[in-house]
Amino acid sequence: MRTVTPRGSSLDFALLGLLHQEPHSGYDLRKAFTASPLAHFSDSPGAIYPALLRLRKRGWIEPVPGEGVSGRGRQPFRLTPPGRRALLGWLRTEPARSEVVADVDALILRFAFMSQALSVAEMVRFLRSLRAVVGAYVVELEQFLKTAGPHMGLSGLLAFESGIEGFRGYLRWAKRAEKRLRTGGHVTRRGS
Amino acid sequence: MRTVTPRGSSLDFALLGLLHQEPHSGYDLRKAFTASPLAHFSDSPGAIYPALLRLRKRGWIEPVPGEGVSGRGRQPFRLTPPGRRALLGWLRTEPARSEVVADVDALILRFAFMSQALSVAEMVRFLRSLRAVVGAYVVELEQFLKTAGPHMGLSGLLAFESGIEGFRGYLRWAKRAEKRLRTGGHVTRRGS
DNA sequence: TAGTCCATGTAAGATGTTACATGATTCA
DNA sequence: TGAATCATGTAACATCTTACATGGACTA
Repeated sequence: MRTVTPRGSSLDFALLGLLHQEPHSGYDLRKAFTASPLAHFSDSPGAIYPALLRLRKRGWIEPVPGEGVSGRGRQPFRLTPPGRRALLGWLRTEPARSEVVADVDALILRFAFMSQALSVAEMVRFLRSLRAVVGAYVVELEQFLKTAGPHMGLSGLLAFESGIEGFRGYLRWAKRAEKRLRTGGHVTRRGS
Repeated sequence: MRTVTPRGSSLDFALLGLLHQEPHSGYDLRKAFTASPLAHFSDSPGAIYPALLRLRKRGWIEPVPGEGVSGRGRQPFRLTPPGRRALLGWLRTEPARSEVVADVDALILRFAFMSQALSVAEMVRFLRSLRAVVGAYVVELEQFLKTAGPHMGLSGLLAFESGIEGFRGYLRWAKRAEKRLRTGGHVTRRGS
């Protein structure tokens, strides 16, 4: 048997995250995606409406009763209790090396929705874990550079450096973010 | 009619790029992906072998005659002239806003393979174009932050800032990369 | 009431994932 | 010669893209 428990794509959880704030219709969600960096996770109707259907079938969202059902207009959805649990479970998932390699953006997306549902302590734990796993990957990359660098073309080398610096950027960001969380969100002075 | 001309995925072009350097078997390619940041574009056999099949059907690659065909062992592939043209066409594609939003990594991948095939002038043109389109997107993001920022939770705000800074990082990188290209790859002193 | 936009969806195809299958090669 | 591992692949499924379909609501 090859039954795969549906774990949800980034798009699924981006939708869940928005619906956790308040009910939205598919159209609203789509507009919200288009107008924000969430567009990164796709904003085409051919992705969003099927995703909403999936979430309904999983029992994670439901139409808001009494609203819009009349014609065929806006149909707002809201999270169900299982949907909330699924979102929570996702938010509490430890960052893994595989995610860092394949899809850092999904990790940042996860963090983005955390203040809706998690404690500051949990968010800090996430950031520390993120720093650990990203830091380890940066070390890997530096070692790779040492052995493979001399054989790379100039543009390859430069592209590789772009990658490493991107990850170093996440490390710096996570450090600052942790500080901001602890000061309650106020920007504190720091050396440049 | 809905005939879609196959344009190739990032994985396709990553494979083409490697094969452009020298012939490799699928197994070699897979190992190369696993051991390098190219793993970002997937390194599973279930992605790589079907991709190689696609490239063969498109006439972009072909088995190296007389090598490995004997048993069922390693089967090295090399680029065909149309394959080379496809790679060139991809390398010369202008960076577009949609790519910046959906998949910057593909843009960096493109740059990574450029010194194999393009002139320094063309690479510089690419970097300038990249800076223009990324710069414009950063402006967009800054404006979005102004209107949406006050309504965002703290972690959402921080995540957003991570995104913006990532793009600013690409701007700085592109500037430095251009300089390196012009000095022939040597690192030059710069203010920090 | 005709036209436009609103809002939701579907169809076909491409690509990726996970997990398994299979025959050759190598070497203990 | 048996076990590992090399090397290539396939099957089932999930998800996304592009393009089109559809019906209601609003407005000139």
